[in-house]
Amino acid sequence: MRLGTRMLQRLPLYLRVLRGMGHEGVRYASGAAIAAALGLDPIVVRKDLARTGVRGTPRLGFPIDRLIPELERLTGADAEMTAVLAGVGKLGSALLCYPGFRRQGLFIAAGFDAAPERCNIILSGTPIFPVGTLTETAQRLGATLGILTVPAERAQRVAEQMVAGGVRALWNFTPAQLEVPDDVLVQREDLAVSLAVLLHRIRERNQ
Amino acid sequence: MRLGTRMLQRLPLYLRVLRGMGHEGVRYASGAAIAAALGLDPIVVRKDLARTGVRGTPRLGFPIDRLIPELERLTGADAEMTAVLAGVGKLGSALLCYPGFRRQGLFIAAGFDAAPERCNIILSGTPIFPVGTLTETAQRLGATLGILTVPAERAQRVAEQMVAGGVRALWNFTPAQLEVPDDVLVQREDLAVSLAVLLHRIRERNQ
DNA sequence: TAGATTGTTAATCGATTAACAATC
DNA sequence: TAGATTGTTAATCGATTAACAATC
Repeated sequence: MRLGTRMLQRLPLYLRVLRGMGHEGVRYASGAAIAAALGLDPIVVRKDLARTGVRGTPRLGFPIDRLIPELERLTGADAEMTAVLAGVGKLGSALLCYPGFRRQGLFIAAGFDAAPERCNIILSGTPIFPVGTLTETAQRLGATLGILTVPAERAQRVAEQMVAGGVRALWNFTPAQLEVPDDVLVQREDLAVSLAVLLHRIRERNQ
Repeated sequence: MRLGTRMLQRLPLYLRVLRGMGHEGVRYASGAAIAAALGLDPIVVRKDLARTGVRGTPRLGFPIDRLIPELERLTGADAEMTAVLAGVGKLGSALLCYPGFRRQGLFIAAGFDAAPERCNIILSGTPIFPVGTLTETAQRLGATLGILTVPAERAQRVAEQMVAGGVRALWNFTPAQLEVPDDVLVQREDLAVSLAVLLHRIRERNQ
């Protein structure tokens, strides 16, 4: 199904709220209740939930136990994706140690670093190897996603090693502009971008 | 000026490219050249640049030395904003040590942590204090932005301490849903959201 | 029955894309 | 002059908001 980006960004939020409600023993959630929990417009929520294909019942809401698996399917959390991560600095190790990714279907099978003292250790269950072995190891592990948390000037080279190792998508946390084959998907995760939006919004409000 | 979110997200990218060109001694940049460097549509770039108010000259392009300060103004990089950061774990210290924020006008004046062994040290030039002193210190420093990199279950309480200390906007890196006064701006920075979009896009391409 | 909530269709809004005249 | 590029207006597209009928 072809989902819009904006809707897609809301789905993990719904999942989080619904899981919370599920743990409290609630069986049905109304669009209005979910919207209130997230500070969203109820109409948006209702429309998004309608698009999942799960039918709600008037006066009751949507069945949580059918909504959760469907949202997991739409966000890709139902199938595991194997990733490798390059650059085990502060940000890289923060990502490696974040337990939430696993629940979303992301399995980081290995980390890589250029510094020998950071290699051949195990960080939060993930083995760290020298970056020279990246291509070979990514291939052996069958990684389809590469996570880039290296310094910007190393990003292009590491991206190429990842692509050579069979990676089909890159999650780029560096500010570098990557040149990769057209069929390799690149998603930028740029804090400078978020910060610019935030700063502008603050200024805007202040007058 | 009222700028759309999408345009606002592109401005820091233009800035980066233009600064690079400037260092190489280039004086004028055409919309097409910037677009090529970023993999964007030239029409989008031209229109965005037109909205900055800087006039380009046909056949030549836009004057870089006038575009850069204007983009800095629009992204808020021309004035300094003082911030405090709570939660000096892996992600928190990654943010504290990231030198790029300073160039964007963000000054993180202090960090806070609940663990005594992480307090009363200086990390990359920023002093770290016990979280108990947050409200008082934020007020003393005149912080207007609070950055949350604490565990999700602590987020609400820390947010309240920040708001009590005069913070007017929160940059929330936790998955917690914050309850704050209406006039406090909250920007979510949720990796689960980005990951869901990425995973969906990968699946979508694979069939 | 009354009322809350879903489901659906239409209207509005904002962003992107297209087309083309103006200009150096 | 010719051609590349800007600047502007119109068309398209997608997302949000509004309105209201259907349903439990």
